[in-house]
Amino acid sequence: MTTDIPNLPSKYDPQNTEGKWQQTWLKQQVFRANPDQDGEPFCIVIPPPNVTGKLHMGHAFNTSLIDTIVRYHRMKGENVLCLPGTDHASIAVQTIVEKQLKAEGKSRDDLGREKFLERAWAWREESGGEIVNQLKRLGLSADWTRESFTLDDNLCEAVKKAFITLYKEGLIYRGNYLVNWCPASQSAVSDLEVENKDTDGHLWHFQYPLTDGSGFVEVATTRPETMLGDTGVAVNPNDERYQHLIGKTLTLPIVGREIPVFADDHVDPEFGTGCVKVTPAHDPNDFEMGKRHDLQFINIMSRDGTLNENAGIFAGQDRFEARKNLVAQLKEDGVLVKTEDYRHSVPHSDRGKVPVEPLLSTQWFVKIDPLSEKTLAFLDDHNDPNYVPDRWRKVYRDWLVKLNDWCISRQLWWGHQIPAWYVISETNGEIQDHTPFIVAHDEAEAKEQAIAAYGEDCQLEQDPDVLDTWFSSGLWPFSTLGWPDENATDFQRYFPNSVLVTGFDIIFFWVARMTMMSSHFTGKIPFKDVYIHGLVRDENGKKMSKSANNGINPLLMCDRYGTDALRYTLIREVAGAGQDISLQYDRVTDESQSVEASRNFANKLWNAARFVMMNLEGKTPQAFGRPQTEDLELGDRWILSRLHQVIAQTRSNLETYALGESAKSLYEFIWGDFCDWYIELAKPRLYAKEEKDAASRLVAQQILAWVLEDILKLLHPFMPHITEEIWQTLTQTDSKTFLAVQAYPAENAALVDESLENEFALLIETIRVIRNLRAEAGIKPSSTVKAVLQSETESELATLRKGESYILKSAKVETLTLTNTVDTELKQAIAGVVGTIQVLIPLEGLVDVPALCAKLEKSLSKVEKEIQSLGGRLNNPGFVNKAPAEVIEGAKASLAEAETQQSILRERLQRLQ
RNA sequence: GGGCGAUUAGCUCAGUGGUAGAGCGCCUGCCUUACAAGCAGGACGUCACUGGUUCAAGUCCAGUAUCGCCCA
Repeated sequence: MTTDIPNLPSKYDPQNTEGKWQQTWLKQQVFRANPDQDGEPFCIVIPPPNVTGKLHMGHAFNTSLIDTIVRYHRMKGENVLCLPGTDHASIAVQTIVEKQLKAEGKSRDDLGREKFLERAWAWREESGGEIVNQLKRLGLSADWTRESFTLDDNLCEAVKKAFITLYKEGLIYRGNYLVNWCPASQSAVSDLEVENKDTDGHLWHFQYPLTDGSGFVEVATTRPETMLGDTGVAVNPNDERYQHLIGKTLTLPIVGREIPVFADDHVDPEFGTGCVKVTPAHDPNDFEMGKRHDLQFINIMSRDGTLNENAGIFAGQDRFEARKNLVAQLKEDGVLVKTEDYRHSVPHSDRGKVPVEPLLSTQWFVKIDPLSEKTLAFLDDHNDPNYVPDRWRKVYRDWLVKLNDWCISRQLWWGHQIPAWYVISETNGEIQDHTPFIVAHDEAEAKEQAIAAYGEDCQLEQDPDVLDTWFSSGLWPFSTLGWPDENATDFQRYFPNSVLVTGFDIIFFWVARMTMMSSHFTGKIPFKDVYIHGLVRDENGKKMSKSANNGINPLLMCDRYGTDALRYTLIREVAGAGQDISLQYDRVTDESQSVEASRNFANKLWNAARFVMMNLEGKTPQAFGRPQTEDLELGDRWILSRLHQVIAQTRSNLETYALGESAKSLYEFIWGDFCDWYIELAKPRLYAKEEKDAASRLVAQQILAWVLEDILKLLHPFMPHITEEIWQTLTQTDSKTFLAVQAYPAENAALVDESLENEFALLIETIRVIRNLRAEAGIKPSSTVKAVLQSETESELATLRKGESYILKSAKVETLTLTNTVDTELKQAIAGVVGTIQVLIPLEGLVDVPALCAKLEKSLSKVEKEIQSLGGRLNNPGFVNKAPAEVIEGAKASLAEAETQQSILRERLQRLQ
């Protein structure tokens, strides 16, 4: 393999690499979890994407974070399970299939439930795998043998078990309540699936006459059509204007119904006229009032959003058409007082995008308080789960505290059909609100119980509705591990999960429901940590959404720049965890500067590796072995010190989910330290041909191989494909083992040497000053110069002596003079200063004196400003008395250095005049 | 109306009390045998505003403004 190294292309090609390793990892089952193996369990279940979905940037972001965490823990030697899967998405799939049917001129009722479900499954088989393949395309190192789907048999069992248990415990009930009705999907939806939107509407005022003929009451409403269902008018008990009306009755216009005026604290006397029409069957507040005051509940609406027979002449009209017609009628009848423009909040269905209708209907509910209380206790008593960043804890808590019961039935077919059977023989063969029912595991069990209670001849029919998709998602962290079989191997080994990684937008939908379900059924919170990340915003900082059509296709980015580049970009940007990230993007060219920068980083690594491998004489890092400590020169010790600092930083950042930080520090180390400095300094040692240089060359080879291999390991969780590709070539394993399962580098504190790093930093600064002087004097990069470095500080001179060869090489210096005395003869020289070192480059007759003076003046004024500021601080008794000793010492040292620089610069300027 | 977050270089963002940083973009010079997807050098900041705490504030506190998100 190594013989090919000189022929490796000079540009890294992700297309030839990524698919290859994805397939190999999969084929070799590198990521298959083995519960029998040793190691601390580490388990993540991925947030199951909607099976109808296509990969969007949010998935790519979430997946990148998860996979980086998972790969890190795997390399740490933990027993890792990353469990993937998809969610059946009741409403979304149902909508798609119904759309298909509509195109064929059919409806779901034409087909019948069984045929409809066949269609739905067929559709799922056909397109359901797409998103899974896309997750694989991102390099997700999941155990695909454990891939789950919320409609898998074992997960259906879990749902049934959960439902039946909750029912038996009295925590699931069936009842006639006001629900959010979505006329578009013709189903109830939960509170969470309702979005309040500010909408321009009107406030209509009209008069209801007192039945005794003594006058009128004026009411105001934004939904006039509901007056057809009014069964009362309420006023505030303290509202003096209306005391005389309480107890009287009104005659409802158009309808003619006699309705009472009553007092209720709930009424806001400031709103409208202070008289509120009450429609208990069509408004949540009115519903409560209706119960308090024993009003009639009159439903005026059908499930499709048209008015029903209770609406008299408006029966059969759509709700919005009826509104217009009704207002016209009221106007004609002379009871319409006025119409005001009015902006107000209107609840809309998330999915159907139409205003929801509060509708009285019989549905299944989960009694939430017993569940949320248990979950709150975990949070308050044990900070369980632990939120990262912590501020989401409060969001989660506030939500749990004010929850209403959860409406879980949906008038749909695709999903988990409710395991309840109605004894329809008791109610004329129909399911009615009061039809008795039996909750059971299956029809046979239901039948058995029914016969016992209602006799041989009873007839059963299963509830046609399905459960809210989030009911099954709520079980995901444990149903996928084998629950309700609590002895299942995976459940025993991997539950609770280690961490949940998800976006803040589904804390309520998903996280809270999982913690409630899990604390109830398993007695545990299903994950130790919850790592919450932000959203990916578009190039203008706007939320990406289908409706805004501003999505950026992650696969396009993968194709163009490589998956590793996309992953790295997303992770690097996440530094302030929990914050949204914006992705730079050009919609005309489909180019992204930020992903391109990561692509360039990958290419830099590729070429650094290529360089190293070209110089290893075909040997592997293992074959080279590690050098003896006493053979290391300054640069070697420096890069090892830097390496081990970075190892420590990376590990600690990954442990605390500071993924962006870790990505950035690796970038700086690889590009800034290893490529820009170590490789450059190693070149003369590698190219030296003489026998006496052989030892130094060997050490350079050993260090290059060692550091490169550690770099590959460190970077693997972030950029898995390119690192695996290089590592396989470097170590010549012929794919018998994988970088993905090598041990993550561990810090060796003995190799870290801060003072050595400081010395090296001084050398780097010196080289930079010389380069800067050369560039400003217009000296050709190819020509060499003479340089004089003068310092009265012995430690600086010692460092310069140690680094002499580096200065010669990196600054293109042919002769270097190190001295502690100023050469008074040397007038024609360009000059600079670093530390207390005077840097001089003699240039007979070539010095642009005015330009150099200007430059030195500028440096001088900067130094003098610094002296002033430091001097001010040190003369301030407050500072000297109160600041910590090391800060004072630091300031003194800086002042001394600045003063030396000042005298050097002044002297130099004097000489030039 | 309640809550949360953001405001630092032209852009995207780091920076948990001790003299302001990175990448991209920009300017100058280089095809130096790993890399032009590169190398070297350079310019660019009243850290949104007003107060306060402190010897010391981009950083802590209070308020203001603008933008964004969540909940009602």
